[in-house]
Amino acid sequence: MRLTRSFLPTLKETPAEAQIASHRLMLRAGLVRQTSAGIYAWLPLGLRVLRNIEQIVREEQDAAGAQEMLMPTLQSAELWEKSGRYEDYGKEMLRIVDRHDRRMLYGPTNEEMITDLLQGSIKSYRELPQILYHIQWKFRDEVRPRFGVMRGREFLMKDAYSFDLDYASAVVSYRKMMLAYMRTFQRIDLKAIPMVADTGPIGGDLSHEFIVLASTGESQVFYDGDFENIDWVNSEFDYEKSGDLDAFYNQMTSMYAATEEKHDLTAWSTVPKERKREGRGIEVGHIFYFGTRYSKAMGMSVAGPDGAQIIPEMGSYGIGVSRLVGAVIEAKHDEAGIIWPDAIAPYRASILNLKQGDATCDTICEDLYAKLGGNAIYDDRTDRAGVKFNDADLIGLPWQIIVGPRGAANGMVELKRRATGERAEVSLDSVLAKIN
RNA sequence: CGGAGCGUAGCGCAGUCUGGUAGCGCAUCAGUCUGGGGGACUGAGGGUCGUGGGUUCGAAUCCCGCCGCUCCGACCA
Repeated sequence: MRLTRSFLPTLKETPAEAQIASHRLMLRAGLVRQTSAGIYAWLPLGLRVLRNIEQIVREEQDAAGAQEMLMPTLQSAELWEKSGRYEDYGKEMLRIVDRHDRRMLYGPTNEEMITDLLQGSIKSYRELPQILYHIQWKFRDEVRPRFGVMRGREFLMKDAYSFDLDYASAVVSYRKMMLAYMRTFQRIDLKAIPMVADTGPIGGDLSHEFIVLASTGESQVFYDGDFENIDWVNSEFDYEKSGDLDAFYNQMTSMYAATEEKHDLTAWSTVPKERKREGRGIEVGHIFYFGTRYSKAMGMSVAGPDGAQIIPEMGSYGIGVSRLVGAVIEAKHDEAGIIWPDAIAPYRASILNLKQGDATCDTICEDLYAKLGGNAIYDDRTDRAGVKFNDADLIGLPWQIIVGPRGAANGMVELKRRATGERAEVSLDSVLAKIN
């Protein structure tokens, strides 16, 4: 992407409404613009990050055996009346009336819909278990939206739903999702810790929320630092081996982790001092087992081997995809701007032409840009070097290739790593080798 | 939902108390000089002062209604 032809509106000054780092930086780096309270337009650069995160979530869901589908944003009120939540959900639910006076709503979640869908098509115990998910926009009419995309009203969420024949099988699905979550967050370079949670308006009795430490978090959290040292992505756990899932789950639950409400001082005191982690936490994911609550309400049952009807045991599993963009920035930024993890960065590198119009600099930059394919932002503006350095730091791509007349004369450029600030004079070939 | 505040150029703000027909910085456009961490100079463009009504010779300014946005608290993926 050439900056002179791109819509990447960076801001030197911070808009007055942005209170926290991630919100401030998302506006300044041209990732999003607010269009109404708690509702954001994703600009080209922000969308690329959102898509990258979405893709990691998708790959890990698929790896765990979940199947992707896509349900609508608009739902019929009737569906929710069956479960009783049409009344219970209250003002958080955005209710809409269509031209025929039919009561609709903009979905805040999809338990009713998915259950109703499967109810019509799954009739035998042989067709279970199933785990289905979709990545779709949701709307919750928060009384007080704030913190940019971290607590917007409209948000992109991955929600998965499991259907099993019995409790033991439902627990297996639950553990698969938990493992998928640990892998997902690690790939996004976040330390998200599962904590036993209250089940909230969805109901149920087995529930964990995944929390990332950040000063703007909504609640105080406590956990064992050992969580941070486990490599889930390269671990040996196999989703299809129940022994592996048991071992995984035992490992998870053997380490201390709790939100304020569930904090147990006695158990906390057994954690060695150097491993204690404490601070505010942002919830980035939540998993629930809630038994037959929705299957029963929506009239879903399957024939068992003996002909008797079985009401499936369900669970649901959410990840706040758009919220993660904010959460990552909260965790990865400095005074100058964002520091994107490699896995979700919108591009790999910025190419800074420090002297646009200088034949050597231009040639080198064009050459690098062509060879990096669609993986770089080329700052081909005629602005001064300082402007380019500041914008590059703000946007926060992992690498900066600095092309100035000094080095260019010798065929050398400077390569800077955004995260560490390290710079080195290198040849063109080695730049490409390093970045591609 | 309780409490508070703000709406003036793309962004950040002054002007409102004490009414006289809109200003500053940054950004934008043209040009010149510059050229390794938001450069300098010259010139230019851009505003129904959120909106509707009222008071007044005259309203960004005073009064009333409405809308939008934000902050604190309760709530919350």
